[in-house]
Amino acid sequence: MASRGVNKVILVGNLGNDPEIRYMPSGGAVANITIATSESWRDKNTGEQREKTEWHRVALFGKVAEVAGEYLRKGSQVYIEGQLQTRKWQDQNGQERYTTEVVVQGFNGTMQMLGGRQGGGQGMGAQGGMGGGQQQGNWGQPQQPAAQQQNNFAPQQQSAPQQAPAQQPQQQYNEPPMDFDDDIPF
Amino acid sequence: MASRGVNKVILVGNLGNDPEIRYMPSGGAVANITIATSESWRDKNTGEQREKTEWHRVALFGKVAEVAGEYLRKGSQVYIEGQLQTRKWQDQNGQERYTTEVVVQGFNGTMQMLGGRQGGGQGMGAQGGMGGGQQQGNWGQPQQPAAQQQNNFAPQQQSAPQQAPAQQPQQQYNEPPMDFDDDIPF
Amino acid sequence: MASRGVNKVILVGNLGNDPEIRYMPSGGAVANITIATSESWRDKNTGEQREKTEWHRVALFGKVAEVAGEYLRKGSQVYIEGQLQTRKWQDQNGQERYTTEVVVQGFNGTMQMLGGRQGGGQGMGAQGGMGGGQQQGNWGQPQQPAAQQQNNFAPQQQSAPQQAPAQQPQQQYNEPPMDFDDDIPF
Amino acid sequence: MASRGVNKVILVGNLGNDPEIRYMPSGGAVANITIATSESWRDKNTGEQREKTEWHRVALFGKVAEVAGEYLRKGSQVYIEGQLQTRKWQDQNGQERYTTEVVVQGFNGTMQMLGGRQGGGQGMGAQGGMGGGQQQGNWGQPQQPAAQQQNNFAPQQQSAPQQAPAQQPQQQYNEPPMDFDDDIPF
DNA sequence: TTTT
DNA sequence: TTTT
Repeated sequence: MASRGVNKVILVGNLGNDPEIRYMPSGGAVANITIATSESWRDKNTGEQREKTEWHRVALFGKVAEVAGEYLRKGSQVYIEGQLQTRKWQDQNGQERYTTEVVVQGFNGTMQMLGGRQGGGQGMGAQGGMGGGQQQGNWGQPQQPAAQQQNNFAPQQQSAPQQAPAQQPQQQYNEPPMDFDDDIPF
Repeated sequence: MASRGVNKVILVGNLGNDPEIRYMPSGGAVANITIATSESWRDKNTGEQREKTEWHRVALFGKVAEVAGEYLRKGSQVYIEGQLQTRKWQDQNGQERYTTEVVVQGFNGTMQMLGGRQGGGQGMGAQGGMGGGQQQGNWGQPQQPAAQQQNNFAPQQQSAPQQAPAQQPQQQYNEPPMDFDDDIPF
Repeated sequence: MASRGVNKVILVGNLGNDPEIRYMPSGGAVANITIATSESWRDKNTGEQREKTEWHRVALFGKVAEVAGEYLRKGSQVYIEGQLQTRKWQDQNGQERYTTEVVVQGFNGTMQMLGGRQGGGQGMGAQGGMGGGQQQGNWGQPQQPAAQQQNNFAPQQQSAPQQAPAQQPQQQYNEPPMDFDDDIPF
Repeated sequence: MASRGVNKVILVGNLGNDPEIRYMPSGGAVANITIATSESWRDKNTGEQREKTEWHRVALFGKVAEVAGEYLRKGSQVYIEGQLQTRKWQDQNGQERYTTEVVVQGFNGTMQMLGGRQGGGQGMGAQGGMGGGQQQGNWGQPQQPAAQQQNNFAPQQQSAPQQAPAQQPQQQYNEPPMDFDDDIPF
């Protein structure tokens, strides 16, 4: 708690792929999704219609990650509220690189599933929170070993401040199988 | 928790008056403030410069209310994030009336003091939370009795859902998640 | 334009009814919709599940109003970005009353249709704008005459500042629209 | 314009440095600033107070860039509303790299100066706008040559969709001193 | 009055 | 690199 300043991102868009779920040693879930937003306009010069799609990396933590894993799919439309976070990592050549993501975590973010047709999911809303519980996964057993292998060079160290777990447990979130598609948009 | 939909208000403006603080029987603080935002534009027809000020009623609950009461003053500039809420009350003639306010409460809102000169307050940020603590008063002992008198017909009865009492203990969040994606494009 | 302060509202919810469209003398469209957002939580005392729905009055102006009238229906899910505005009016007894609405107008707001099933509309996005165009109606020919009749006591006087017409000029927006809803609940 | 989805960032923080202003061949201004937001919390494990600062790259275009260049300084507190945008560039080794920025441009963004002490600026608000106008410089004559040199490998080429130039030129930015003496409407 |  |  206690923040000096405001750091807020609001996105409404569709997933470019199924979520990728991982579990931290503690059992907390992490979901990575990419969301597309786009704008179209008429080019002042050529007069032709143009469109530009922006892809956003979103990382969800805790309960909201579990919900994402269970209900979101490629194409799902979501409302995301989170924070901008840039993390440093080393590429294969040992070079420092930076990646900026929208982090949805604890009480600083929310995810709302929209529509109800486009991804299997349906009208589920979920606020962040590490409420967790069922330690049904762990760091040593990633679900996408292949993908995992090639990038053990992106540290991550997610040490952001945490909000209260809010008591509110109950909710059952069975872990989703995974599924990669990647003709990833970036 | 669990919300279907999004209900969010963001204001940056200055207080029209000192905050009015009250305490609920439970000891929880409630602060009422009014915030001005304004826009100026040139009138298309007359060509003259015009300005319009909008006044917003804001009700803060819990810890954030205490902070407001202690640090905010008439003229203070603040950032407010809260929810729209319309409550019904009866006027002197027994007629039903409605008042819409921006409610800052629990983890659904925040208040950030801006600037640092205009009101005594200084760079204090505070997230909502009914965390309460110091039962230093109660509903019957308002700090602004005068103001009180004239509107005892506005019940208030804030029965909105309460967020987790903040306590916020245990939870382990400091884990290094991991290698997100691979030779990620950004 | 020039604004001191920030006045922003973001809503995601469903329409409680079909939009009510009206036209100002200038031909500019005005759409009124009501949007529901809700929260559910477990009562700390009784332990039972509770839910609370908040209803929001939203007034859209110009092109975005036309889009709303054409594509939105009762039940449609929308993303709304607008400004809080409180207007004064006189009730039947000549008493001053106030109504707070979310105004979507010009470049200060947007409306995005979500989902794609619940209202006929599909994936249409629209930013406010003075664009006008198809003068397909006028003040004297409201589409919801019934609703009209019963509430000629809510003046409205929509005199908010207008953003630069951005090319698309013509449109006259300073007209007092009119009688919105009836014995409106707020 | 027409956008499918929502892409919005809201920041309130302080500048880490004076703005860097450049001019495009067209004469349009571009200002780059970095904004700090921070959060502090008590570490669950060690019990000690911790703080984390997040730095945000912000690129402002057009009139709002000119205002930033004129009034913002290192330390200035600002409210920023813009869009997330990731652009690709080549580093010295010809490697593709990506940088994510918050873009404030046209009617999709705003900048509000806050406080009034920390940077010389005072209560200035400015909405984006490619309004151009005063061709007072060009891409080849940056105001911060030093800073320029070290990163000429970051192309920039801002080819995002441009909003309607809106005509709205000149704009007067002198502040109407505000004064809150309650003729408050409620 | 919506939605789940 | 800011701010408190």
